[in-house]
Amino acid sequence: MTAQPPAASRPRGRERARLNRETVLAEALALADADGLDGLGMRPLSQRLGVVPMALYKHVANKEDLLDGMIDLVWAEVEMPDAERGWRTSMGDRSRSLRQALKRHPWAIGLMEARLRPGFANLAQHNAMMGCLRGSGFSFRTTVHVTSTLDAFVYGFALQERSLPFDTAEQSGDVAEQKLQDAPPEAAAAFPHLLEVVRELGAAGYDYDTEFETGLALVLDAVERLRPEWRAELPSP
Amino acid sequence: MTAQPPAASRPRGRERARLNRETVLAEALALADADGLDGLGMRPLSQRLGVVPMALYKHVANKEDLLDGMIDLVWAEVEMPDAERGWRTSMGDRSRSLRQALKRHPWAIGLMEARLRPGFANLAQHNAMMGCLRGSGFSFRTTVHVTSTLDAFVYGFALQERSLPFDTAEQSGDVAEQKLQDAPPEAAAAFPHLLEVVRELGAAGYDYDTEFETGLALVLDAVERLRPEWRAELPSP
DNA sequence: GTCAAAGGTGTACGGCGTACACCTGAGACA
DNA sequence: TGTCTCAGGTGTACGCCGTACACCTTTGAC
Repeated sequence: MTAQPPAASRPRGRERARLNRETVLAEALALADADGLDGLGMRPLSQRLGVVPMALYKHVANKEDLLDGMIDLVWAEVEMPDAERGWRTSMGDRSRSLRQALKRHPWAIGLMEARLRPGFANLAQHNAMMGCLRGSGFSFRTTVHVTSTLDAFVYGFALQERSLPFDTAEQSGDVAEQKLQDAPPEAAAAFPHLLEVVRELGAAGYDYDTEFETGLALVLDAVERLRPEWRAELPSP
Repeated sequence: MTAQPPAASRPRGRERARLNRETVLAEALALADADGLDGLGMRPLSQRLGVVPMALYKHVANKEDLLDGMIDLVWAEVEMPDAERGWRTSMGDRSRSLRQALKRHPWAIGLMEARLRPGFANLAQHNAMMGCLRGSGFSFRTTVHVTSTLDAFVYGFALQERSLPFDTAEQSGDVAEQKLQDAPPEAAAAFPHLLEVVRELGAAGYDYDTEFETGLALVLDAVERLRPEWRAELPSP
């Protein structure tokens, strides 16, 4: 066998382990997390890996393929639903898990559902979702309704969460105050209700976590309540 | 007054009306609708307007500013809620209207909420939203819950709708069949529940409109049911 | 020891957003 | 009517981007 050089096991200097798809994808994920989708370029990525840009193309077909792989890594982070634990807790936990993943990787939000070639983790995740609901007695049609509505809520929430420029309830107050000062005075007069909300949010703070739980409970409650009706395969109203 | 040349009133050849911000934004919207966000470049846009690329920068500060303006045009297409018509129909119609706008301009979905400088139509829209709910007796806190959840649903639904590669129920069948044939045979065995859904959707067809209405009714029902509770400003569960 | 295949390199091309200096023509005012 | 000003349009150029293509190097099987 070839002797391993005793020096660095980590890639550095003249010695560097051969690249493979996994390390390229992992590094790309880290880069996107750090610098956003705009910062994710073949050149910066290759530099992080200590390699020339074109070397990446030995491991990914093109940038689209790179994104496909990255998205499937994100899917792999999402907890799989499991009918054994009951559809409600299972779906709730999966939704929370999906939101957390989208929070860790905000650049992924628009892309999770948009892949032309869904990866393995993506397929596995959706398969488990269908299995959980079908296994819990939901009709085929109902299963589609529920996944559609629940996912819509989580995606949409993550989208809003990404947009607002604060992370904690305390920060939200500062941001609101700043916005109020930035806004031209005529805007305040023109949009009184908006002004009220910004004021109140600034005072009371805005907590994404409880906001998410509230909405999630709302949707799950509604599903629970409508379940027997949907079991009977009623046509939608 | 200066005599207008009798020839073309439309810009062409050597004669061309002076550009202004509105026409630039409108043409950019049309270009994005036609070719997507990727097709929206300063060079292609300028060519459509019969002008050199740099000319655009006399009317928009940069591409970000261009996008800001385009997004506000989309907001302007969204029907404003109005407390007079009752919160439920008003919110329902606004949600439908928002979905339609996002369907006309799929490129806008990730951007509507992400603007650092919200435009006038955007502010007006949200102001009307708050006004409608507050005016219908919802507490401040509840108003935030409802807008957050409802918007999340609409954005998320639009996102899913954009992703799936068919528009009509009939097409959905063909697409499903195609997907089944493309998929490697081991995938079918590994994901039985997913397979079932694709099969059933292929057979029964999938209609976005009724799917949207179902989810929307679900959320609105839940809001209606919880309204008295939320009026009392209960803390979230 | 030989050799094919896989992995990494270097160069180059067309497209992007846009900074900067320049030219032009329309409208204001004498 | 002649002049001036300055908003609007132009041309050139720079540094990014993704990636095609030809080339070299290393690896592992035989």
